[in-house]
Amino acid sequence: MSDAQKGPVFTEIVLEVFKLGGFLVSEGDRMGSEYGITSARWKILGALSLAGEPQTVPQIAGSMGLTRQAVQRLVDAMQKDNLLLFQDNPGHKRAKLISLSDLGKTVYSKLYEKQSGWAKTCSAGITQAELETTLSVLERISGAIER
Amino acid sequence: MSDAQKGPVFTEIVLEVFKLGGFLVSEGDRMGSEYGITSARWKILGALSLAGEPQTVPQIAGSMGLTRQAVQRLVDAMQKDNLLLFQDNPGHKRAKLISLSDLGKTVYSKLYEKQSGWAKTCSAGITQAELETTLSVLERISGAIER
DNA sequence: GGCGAATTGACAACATATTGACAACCTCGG
DNA sequence: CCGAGGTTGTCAATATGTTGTCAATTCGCC
Repeated sequence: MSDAQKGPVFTEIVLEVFKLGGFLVSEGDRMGSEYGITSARWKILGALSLAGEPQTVPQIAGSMGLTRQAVQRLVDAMQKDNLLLFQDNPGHKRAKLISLSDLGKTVYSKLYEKQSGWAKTCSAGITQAELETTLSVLERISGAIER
Repeated sequence: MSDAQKGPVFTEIVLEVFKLGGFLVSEGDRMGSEYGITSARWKILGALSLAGEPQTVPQIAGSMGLTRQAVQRLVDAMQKDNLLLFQDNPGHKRAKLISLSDLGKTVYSKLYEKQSGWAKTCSAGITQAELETTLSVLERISGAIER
């Protein structure tokens, strides 16, 4: 199999990632609208939930592939909406630790249930193996770029 | 294989698509900066090149998964920068036909060469079959959302 | 031919994300 | 202990994309 054939497929994947990203943002906004949540805010809730412990803004940014400035703005707005809690960081005067408030936890778990049903619908007709290959390939491409 | 296991993998794919999308935009901006081109403008050049014939704004938007308003803004700016040509549409007084100018064609072909080498590096260690599976899965997910 | 529905361009308001710059803070080596 | 360099929060400018609205145009059906 010649490497020359991989270029065009790779280009198509890039275009499809852009397209699908747009669709997913729209879909996430739609699902979250019931709780006053946008896709971007959902990402923050998810990052905090996955981490399992309070995180700083740069930590969240790193795990999500965003800049710290982008995360900071979201986090500030979400604290005002009582979705997040800021705690003083004993080891660092400026870098506050951020965690989910009770409201944030409640909203996230309700979104998680809603998203599970949607995920099942979207992945109908796609095998587990295909999904795992896709995830692996996307991760390897991300890793190769590694900005 | 239970469907219940597909949900978590699907969620990870969604997060990875967001992350990779951000990386690809950055990388595209970086590669295009030499020619004064951003990722968004590259997408427009690519859509016109792939179509092979002049397109209207809504046609470009449909093929790229963007809204016509987003495409309109880019196209207007790119015409001012002499990357695109507007032609009167014989069949429609308002919807002008848009095509690549000579400058647009030159820039796109240079970007294509640059991107080819980059694609080869990024896809090192990934088989053709894996890439094709990934593209197929992403397309099926896009199709399932089909906003 | 004509009328209602859909398409299209234009404009506005907003959310998201980037880069750049600066000052405050922290860490670590000398 | 202290200063250089990296980290963090903040602010600003810009780019990209969304939704919503309006008027002009086109299309399809009668």
